[in-house]
Amino acid sequence: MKIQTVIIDDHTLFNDGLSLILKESGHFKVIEQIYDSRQAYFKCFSLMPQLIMIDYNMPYLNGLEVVKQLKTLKSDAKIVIVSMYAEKREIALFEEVGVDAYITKTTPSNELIAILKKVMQGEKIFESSFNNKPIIEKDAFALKHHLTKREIEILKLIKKEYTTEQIASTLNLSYYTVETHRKNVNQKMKFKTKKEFFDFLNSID
Amino acid sequence: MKIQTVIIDDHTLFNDGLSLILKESGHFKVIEQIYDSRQAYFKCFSLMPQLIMIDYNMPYLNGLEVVKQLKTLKSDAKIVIVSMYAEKREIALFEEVGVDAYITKTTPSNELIAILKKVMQGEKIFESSFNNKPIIEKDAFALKHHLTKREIEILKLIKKEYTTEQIASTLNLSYYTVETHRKNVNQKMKFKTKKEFFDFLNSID
DNA sequence: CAAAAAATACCTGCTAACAGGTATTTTTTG
DNA sequence: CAAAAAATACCTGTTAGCAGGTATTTTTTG
Repeated sequence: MKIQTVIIDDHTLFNDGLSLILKESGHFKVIEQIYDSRQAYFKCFSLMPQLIMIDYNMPYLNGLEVVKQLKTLKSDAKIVIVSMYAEKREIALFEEVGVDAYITKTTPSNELIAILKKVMQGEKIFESSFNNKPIIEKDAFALKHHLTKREIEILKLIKKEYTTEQIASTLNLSYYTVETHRKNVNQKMKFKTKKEFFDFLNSID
Repeated sequence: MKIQTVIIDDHTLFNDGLSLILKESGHFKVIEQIYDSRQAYFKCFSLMPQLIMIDYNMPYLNGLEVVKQLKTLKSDAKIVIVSMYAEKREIALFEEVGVDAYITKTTPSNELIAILKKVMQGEKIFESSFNNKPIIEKDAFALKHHLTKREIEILKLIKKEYTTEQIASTLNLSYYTVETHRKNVNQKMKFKTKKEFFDFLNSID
């Protein structure tokens, strides 16, 4: 009667710890711990679990890519994303691809179990009343993992009201290079308005 | 031995009230209460007070203009601005023209006396540890006294990320008209950076 | 080491914003 | 009512930002 669960997380310690938490609750049986995202698809294909818990930040394939693969399985397994961060845009992305819940790694274990139970009953859980970390517009720290060092360096100068030209001369770069970095950031972040951009700038350092 | 003081404020009640406060303290003698800013210059010219307290918001001449006039007097009178608001940019303007202190009308009277005593000893007081109202980047309400209704209306739309073109069609105005309003706002506010402008936008409604 | 990621650089074209003007009409107000 | 303030409108020229590309070099990393 226990829920057949698979955990996909490259952080071995966390994966193991989560496994124990689920086991101890008495409601879940972890039938497989996957540490390499590239193995997720075929292992789930053969095991056909009822619940799949996926870390967001992983090498090779990130959580989103794994989800997209798993969604082709045509199983009715519930999928729960476990992320370090609660970043609104990110959550929206996962909602779009049909994930059942999105929780942060700061969630207490007893709450986690409660959430998972609800998920197994068909509930979708994205909004945080349960999450320690409030869901925010932009999690600057989270984004440091999406943006490169150079990009952040340039953003900090933009925050200081430097023009592209001034940034270029400050960092001894070509004007074009700085523009490219700015462009790349905009593509990654998909800022819809200048306000979003400025709010984001304010959130970094 | 009492400090010869002049109060310049069109709000009669406040002017009188302030006068009493100063009198009651025992350290100040209010030798003249001026209710019309246009009389400030010549009255101070003849009376040569040691301390001049000036309201910021007045008809005919605002506090800044009065100060500029008085500064040509070549007296060493201390000048204290009493304002309804604590708006950083405004304070900076007064600092520039050599005012000795800038306080808000929410300052308790005992604190006011303490401040005035310090001022008479040569201290300059602009930062608020004493002010109830914290000094803020932009006091939207304060600025509504500088900006017109139309200008504020347009600013609110700018805040909503409307382009000049969109504002024009929303308000049934010419593109040029909206640009003129924007230009006038910029001239009045003298925003040095976009950040300043956005911070200001955030402070309105 | 080989592939991926990051950083570098250049080019074109478009557009919103802005600063500099001028100028008329409408509304407010002393 | 007359003057001041506010609102309207038009014109020109500049520029920063940005979106669309392409492409090479350097660094990181599995």
